[in-house]
Amino acid sequence: MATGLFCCHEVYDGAVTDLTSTGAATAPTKRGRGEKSSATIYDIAKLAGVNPSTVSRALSKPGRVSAKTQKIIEDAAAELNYQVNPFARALPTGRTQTIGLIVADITNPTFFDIIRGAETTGSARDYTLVLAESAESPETEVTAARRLLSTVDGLILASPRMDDDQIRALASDKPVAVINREITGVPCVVPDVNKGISEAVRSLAANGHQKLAYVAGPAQSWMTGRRWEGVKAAAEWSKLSAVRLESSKPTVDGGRQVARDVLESGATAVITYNDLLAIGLMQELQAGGMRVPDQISIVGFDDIFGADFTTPALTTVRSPLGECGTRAVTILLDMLQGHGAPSQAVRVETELVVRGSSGRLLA
Amino acid sequence: MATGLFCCHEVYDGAVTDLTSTGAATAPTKRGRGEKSSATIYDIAKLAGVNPSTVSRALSKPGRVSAKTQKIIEDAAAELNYQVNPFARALPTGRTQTIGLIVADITNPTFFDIIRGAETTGSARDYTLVLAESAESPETEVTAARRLLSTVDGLILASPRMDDDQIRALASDKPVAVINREITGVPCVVPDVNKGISEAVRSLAANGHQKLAYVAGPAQSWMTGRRWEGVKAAAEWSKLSAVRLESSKPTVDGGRQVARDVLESGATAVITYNDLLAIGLMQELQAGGMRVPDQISIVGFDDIFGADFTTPALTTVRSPLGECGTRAVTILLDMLQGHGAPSQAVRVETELVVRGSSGRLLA
DNA sequence: CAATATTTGGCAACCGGTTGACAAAATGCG
DNA sequence: CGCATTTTGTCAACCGGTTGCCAAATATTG
Repeated sequence: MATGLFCCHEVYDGAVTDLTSTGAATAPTKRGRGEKSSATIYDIAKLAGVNPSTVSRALSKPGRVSAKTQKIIEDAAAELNYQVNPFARALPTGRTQTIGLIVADITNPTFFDIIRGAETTGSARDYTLVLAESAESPETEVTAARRLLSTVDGLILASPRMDDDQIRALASDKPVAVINREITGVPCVVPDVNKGISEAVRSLAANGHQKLAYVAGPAQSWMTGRRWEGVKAAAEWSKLSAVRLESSKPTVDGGRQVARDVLESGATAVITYNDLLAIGLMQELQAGGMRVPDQISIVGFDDIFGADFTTPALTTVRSPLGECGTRAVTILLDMLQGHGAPSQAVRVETELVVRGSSGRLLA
Repeated sequence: MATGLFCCHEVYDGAVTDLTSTGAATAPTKRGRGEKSSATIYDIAKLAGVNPSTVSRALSKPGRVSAKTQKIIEDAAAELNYQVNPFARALPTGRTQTIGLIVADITNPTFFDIIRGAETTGSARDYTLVLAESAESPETEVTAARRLLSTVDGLILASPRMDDDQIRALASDKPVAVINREITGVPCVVPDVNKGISEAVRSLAANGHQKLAYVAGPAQSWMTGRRWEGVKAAAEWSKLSAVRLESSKPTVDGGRQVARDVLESGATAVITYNDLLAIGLMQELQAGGMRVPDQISIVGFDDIFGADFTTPALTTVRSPLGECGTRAVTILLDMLQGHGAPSQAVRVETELVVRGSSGRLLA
C-alpha cells in the first residue's frame, strides 16, 4: 500500500527525467499497482518546450496563447495521448463536469426516460451523470443529496420526497433543478397535466361515462395532488362526478389492492396516479371478470415502458419525461455558465395516448 | 518541471503559516466564486491543536493515532461538520470511491435490475455508481470505458459489445468485472443458462411440442450464442427439432418482425433471446389471429419488468440480474482490497418462470 | 524610430488531502 | 535507572491541474 504510493512519486520523477534524456515516449509504464498510464501537462510542457501553465492555458483557455504555440502543444498532447486528470482539475476549480440525479426508485420505469434524457443531454455536453436513489425515503434522499452535492456541479431531483425548505437549502449551495414538482425559488420542470387530463376526461365523457374515480399516489408526492386537482376541475367542467380513492403504494400491487374500492365506488372510469397502478388495477378487475373497456375504462399516467404490453393496451396521459430530463440538465448547465435560472417553472405538455383500455361504456 | 513540483511545496508552506498566524476559524468564507462552505482538515487541525497530517491519519488510518487524539479530532470534525473533499483525496491516492457501470442501453429493462443491484451493493459499501451507456455500439462502448476508467476505481461491463482483447486491455489497467459474458482472464458473472433452458425445453416437450424455434439476438452478444447452444442441446436431449432464426434487433419491434419467419418455420414453440423479442412476437402473432399458448407457445428470457403485463403473461427463463450486479460489485471491491479475482467465472442460476404464454399444444 | 499598447508566456501560489521519513515521547526491559 | 523499543505526531514532498501577476516579446502608434 504505502509502497504503491511511493512508487508513483518516484515513477513520476523518473518518467520526467526519462523524457528529457530519451526521446521516445513510453506511455504505459509499470507501477506498483496503480498503473496510471496517463501523461500530465508537465510531460507535454517538456515535449513542447514550454511552461506547464502555458499548456494548461492552451488546453482550456481558447485564444489565450498564440496559434503557433497552441498547435505545438496540441500536437504534443496528441502524441502523448494526453487526458486531463479530472480530479486535479476539480481540486482548484471546484468544477467536476458531473451532474447528479436523484430518483426515488431506480427500478420504477417512470424514471427511466428521465434518466435517459438527462444522460444523453449531459454527455452531449461532456457532463457525466451520477445517479443515486432514495428508496422512496425522504431521509435517505436528503443524505444522498448532501453527499452527492459535494461532488457534482449541479443536482437534479426527480419527484423529490423531501420538503420544500430542504430543497431550497440544497439549492442555495449549488445549482439544483427539480422535476415533477413546483417549488418557488427553485428552477423546476413540471409537466402541465391539465391538457392531458382534460383530453382524458373529455374523451371519457364523450364515451358515456358519468362517474369517475381517481386513484391517488403517495401522500409525499406533490404530483398526486396536482393530478387530482386537474381531474376534479376537468370532471366539473364535463359535468362528471369525481371521487378520489387512496392507494397503498404506487405499484402494480397497489393497483390490485385498490380494485375493490374502485368497484365499490361505482365509477365506470378510472384515472390513476400512474401507469403501474393502472396496470395492477386492470389485472385485478379482469381477473374478477370485468371487461375492459366495455364495463370500465382505465386511464393511466406517464406512459411508461410496458404500458402497451397489456391487453388491452393501456390508455394513458403521457408526460414527456425524457424531455423533462433534458430540460433539467439544460437549465443546470445554463446556470453553471452564469445564466440565471428561469424565473418561472418550465412547463412541458402532456397528452392523452388513447389505446385500448378506455372507450365506450357498454354496460 | 522540477520547479513546477517545487512550487507546490512552497505554497503549501504558505498556507500552513497562514493558519498558524491567524487564530479564528471562520468556517464559511467567501471565495472567488465557488462558495464552498466545507471545512478542511486544516480547520480541524487548528481546532484540535494538532498537525493536519495527524487529522488525516485519525480520519483514515484507524489505529494510527492514539485513542485520545483520535477523539479530540473526531469531535472537532463533527463540530465543523467536516466532509472529506473526494477530489483532494483522489488526487494523490488515485482512489475515488466510485465504480463505473457500462450498459448497452439504459432504457433496456434487462439492465434495470443489474443497475439496481450494483447501486445498492455499492452504496452499502460507500461506493458511488457511475453509469454510462454505449448505445449498443462497440466503438462508443470502448470510448466510454476509457473515459470512465480514468475516474473510477473499478469498472463493470454488462453485456459488453466490444471484443475480448479490448476488455482484457481495460482489465490490465484497473479491476474490471464482466456480466453476461465469459472471457478468460477477466472476472465474469454469468447466468448458467442450462438449467433454465432445460426446464423450459422439457416443459415444452411434455406439452406435446415437437418443433422448436430459437429467435437469436444481436450477433455481438455473447449470450445469444450461449443460449442457442443450450437450446440445441436440450432439444436434442428431449428429442425435439430446433431451428435458429435471426432477429433484426433485440426489441419489441424486432420481435414483431420475426413473427413471419416463425410462422414459416412451422415451429409450435419458440424460445427467444430476450423478453422484448418474445413480447413483440406474441403481439404480432396474436394480431394475426394465433392463439397463445393453444397454437403456439412462447418462452422469453430474463424476466424483465413488464413480462407479466401481457395477456397471457409471459413464460420466461429468469436470470437473477440483480444478483449479477451485486456479485460484480462484490468482486470488484474484493479486488480493490487486494483479494485476487475469482479464477473461475461466477455462475448464477437461471430458472423457468411458467406463466401463461406456454402450455399444451391444442392444434 | 522611439514610445506606448497589446499579446504572450513564465513564475509561483494555490486547491485539500496522503504518506514516507524522522524525531519526540512513551513504554518495556534488564 | 539507563538503554532499547515502540508508539505517536510533525515535517515536507508530493498528486496534477488553474490562475493572478508580471515581464518579455510583439504590435501599434505618433
